[in-house]
Formats: sequence, C-alpha cells, structure tokens
Amino acid sequence: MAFSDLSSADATAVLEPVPRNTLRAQVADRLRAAILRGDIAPGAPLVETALSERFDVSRGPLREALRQLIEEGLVVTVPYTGTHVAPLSVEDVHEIYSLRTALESFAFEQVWPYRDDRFRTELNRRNAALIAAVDAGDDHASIQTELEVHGLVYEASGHRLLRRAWYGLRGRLQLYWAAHHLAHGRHGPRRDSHDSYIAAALGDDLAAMRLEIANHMRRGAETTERFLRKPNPSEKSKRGDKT
Amino acid sequence: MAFSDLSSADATAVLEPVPRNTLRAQVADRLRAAILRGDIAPGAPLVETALSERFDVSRGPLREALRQLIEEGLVVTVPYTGTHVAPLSVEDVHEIYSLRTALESFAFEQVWPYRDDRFRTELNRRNAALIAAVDAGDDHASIQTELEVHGLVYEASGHRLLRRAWYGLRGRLQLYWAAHHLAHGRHGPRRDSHDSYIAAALGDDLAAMRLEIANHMRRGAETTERFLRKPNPSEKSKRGDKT
DNA sequence: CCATGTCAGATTGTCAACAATCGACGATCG
DNA sequence: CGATCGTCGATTGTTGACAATCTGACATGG
Repeated sequence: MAFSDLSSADATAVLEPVPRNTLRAQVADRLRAAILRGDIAPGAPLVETALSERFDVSRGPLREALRQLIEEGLVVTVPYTGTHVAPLSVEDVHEIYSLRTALESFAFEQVWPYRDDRFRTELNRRNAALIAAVDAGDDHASIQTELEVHGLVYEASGHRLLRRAWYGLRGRLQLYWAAHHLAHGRHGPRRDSHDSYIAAALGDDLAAMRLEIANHMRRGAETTERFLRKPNPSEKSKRGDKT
Repeated sequence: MAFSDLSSADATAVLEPVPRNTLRAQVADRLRAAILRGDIAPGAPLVETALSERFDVSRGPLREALRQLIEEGLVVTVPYTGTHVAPLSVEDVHEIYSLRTALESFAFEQVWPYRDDRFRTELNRRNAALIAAVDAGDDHASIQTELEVHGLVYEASGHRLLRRAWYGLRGRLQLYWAAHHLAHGRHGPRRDSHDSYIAAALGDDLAAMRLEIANHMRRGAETTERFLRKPNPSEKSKRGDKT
C-alpha cells in the first residue's frame, strides 16, 4: 500500500542496490529487444546453437535466458523438439486484456486513497510523454510510453506480487503491439481515449475509474483482435532468420 | 470461457499426451516437494553443488529447476552469492491473499454463467474430499484438497493466463500453509467457513460470491499472519541441511 | 579502538563436449 | 501404389571442468 518508487526515468533512482549483471540477463534483454523490435517474427524458430554462436555465448546462459522469455510469454518450447517465438492468437489477446482489466482495477483500488501529488505529477508527466510520442509519430516511443503510463499504478501500488503479475502481461502485450506496429505502422491508442483514462485516474470516483478501465481494455482488445484477423494490408512480412 | 478439463483426480485422465520427462522437471518436482514438506526450512541455503550431488544430477538441470522454483516464489537467489528457500514475511501474506481475492473474484465472474452440472458435481466432490481430510485430521491431504477446491474455478475458467497467475500464487500459499502445519499441526480452514463458500459458489448471486471470497481471504490472511507473528508454541524448528 | 585493505574460501556463472530424443525422409514390403 | 518401418540429420538435454564474483575474516595502519 505504501509507495515504493515512482521514479523510473527520473534522476531519482540512484542509491538503489546495484544490479548484478549476469550473461543470461544480458542475453535475455537483447533477445527480448530483438523479438519486440520484430527482427524475429512470431512463430519463427529459435535454435539454441545458432543463437549462442550469434551472441557469442555458450548455450548455458542462452538456455536460461530462453526460460526467462518463456516465463514472459514471448517464447514457447517443446522438449527435444524446438523453441519458437510465441505465435499470435486471438484467444491470447482476449485473455491478456480481460486479465489486465481485473489487475488494473485491483491496482487502482489499492492506490486510490494514496494518490498524492507525487503520483499525480508523475502520471501527468508520463501521459505528456505519451502524447508527445504519438504526435511525433514515433511508434516505438508511443508503445513504450503507453506501457509506462499504465505501469505507474502497478509501481505505485507497492504490491510486489501485483507488479510481477503485470510484468507477466506486459511482455505479451508488447509482442502484440509490436506486431501491430510492424504491420500497420501505428498502434492502437487515440489521444482522447487516454485523456479520459487519465482524467478518471485523477478523479474522485473509483467506480468511474473501473468503468473507464473496462472500456479502455475493450477498445484495446477490439483493435488488436481486428488486426490479428487481417494481419497486414501490404504483406511485408519479416523473416525469422538466425544467421 | 469454455471449459477445459475438470477431471484431475478422476480416472478419466488416461489417453492424454505423454508428459515429456526432462530431468529439470523431475528435479523441480522433488525439490518443491521437499520444501513444501518442510524438509528444508524457509530461509535455508540451497547450494547447487550439494543439491546436484544429492539428486545425482549435474548442475545444469538443477539450476534450471531452481529457476522454475524462483518463478513459483519458493526460492530466492542473488547472483554469485547464494540461493535460499524463500523466507516468510507478513507482507507476502498480505499480498498473496489480496491478489488472490482479485483473481478468484475475476475467475468466478468468468465462470458464473457456465456453471453446469459437471462443474457443480466436481466442486461438491472436491469439497467432500476436503471435509473428509479435515475430519480425518490429515493435514497434508487437507492442504492439497483445499487447493483443489479453490483451483477448480481457475481450471474451469479455461483462461490460461488466469490459471498461470493462480499457479504463481499457489506455490507461495502452499509454502505458508506448510509452515503453519509444521508449527501447529493444523492449518487454518474451518468446515463452516468452506460450507458458506461452496454454497455461494453454487448460488445465484455473484455479488454475494464476491463478498464471500473477500471474507474467506480476510480470514485466511488473518490466520496466517497471526501464525507468522508467533511462529510456534513448542519451538521445534526444522533444520535446513544439505547433506 | 576504529577504519581500511587484503586474502581465502565458498558459491554461482560460464563453457565446450557428449548423449538422448524427435520429426521427416526414404526404402521396403504387401 | 500405399502403408509401414527403419534410418538420419537436427535439436535439445545433460554433463563435468574451469572462471568470475562475492562475503566474511583477518591483518594492518591510523
């Protein structure tokens, strides 16, 4: 319930414990970035030997990095057979957004009485960054900033398990948004959609916020599902290579 | 939303695809069982070399098994320093039960219109098993059956991500219940508490079910928190050995 | 007596070779 | 010609040895 750290892009994040750098973490970061950037398409095979040689690491750390991405829902594997980037499916979209509705409502319930000036300022700051990115037509930045806007309530909740659950959803969400971006050059959110979301988040009516979340998610799910059913207008698919 | 498989302890589960047996899965199972049985106490160190030699496996599969248990919240590790069974904390208890309240409410929302005879029969069956275990004074069985009672709604939801979130909570819950059982010889739930839960789950009023879940979780959290503040009456702590 | 620097032991991180398993292709037989 | 079985290449699973890092204790100097 208490605040933990609202600062992320702020310069306030010093004095935190130094992150231990292991190879598996670096490999996971790089591989995650490659997948979310669309360099490796959903469904494409991920061969351990090829990847380990490409990253110039042995298969040990690489395997552990893969396990991490499996947890995040970006990768799927079947023993002795093969590993692939997670394929996209409409069922997943539905599950992601419906569960996200429940989690985000719960998160706001937790935070509701504790939305101090710091919270409001930070929310406005992140929203401004989102608007700027959208107006600038920077799709990558708009995806990132939208995740940061929605991520704030999870961070502010100080609820570690909730935050963890959010991370489990965030990667999957990114995967779909990235695919959408690659196909259409623009991902879902409209400015006014977020304006009402922010207004409700700063307002006094928790029930209204719940409703706003439900609507926001319904719109998001619809947009993403529609995209999935007719993936791209120009058929410019990415290849899932490895060397 | 559709049902997936309600049968678990039923004899109906034959003819299913053969589970791939990898060493890491077997090691994870064994180690998880050892932790939940209390053979290794919360906070006790888990040394990879010692464990690998004890299980007669190399450190590779053992490490991957540890990563899995880390995901489940049973184990914590800090790079280059050490790995331990997750320590108990009152904050965790609060987080587990509060998040569980949100998830289980959501699960019932998903299932509510689809509670057919199969669902009701299975719920009654599992509840009967729980009652039998409690009456027989079999603590281990009563923990398992209680998890199965509450697990039904997640399974019936057919919501893979929700089920996954439940698994992320279940292990942690088991850890606390097991610790409680070891200290007091009996874990929380009273018969009447579950009777009202089951009644509401089979009833017509979803709002009443939400309330019942909230109450059920509040009672559970209180019991577990109380135990954590004064762990045991007879000070019979388990040792966390490795050889 | 306290602060600082150094060292040794322990523990995890990483590597490269070897084994088990799988899916697909092609030979063989009816 | 079709179905079945065996074989092969590819991929992941597993292993044991070696390297990097951390923690705590001890010595040293102020």
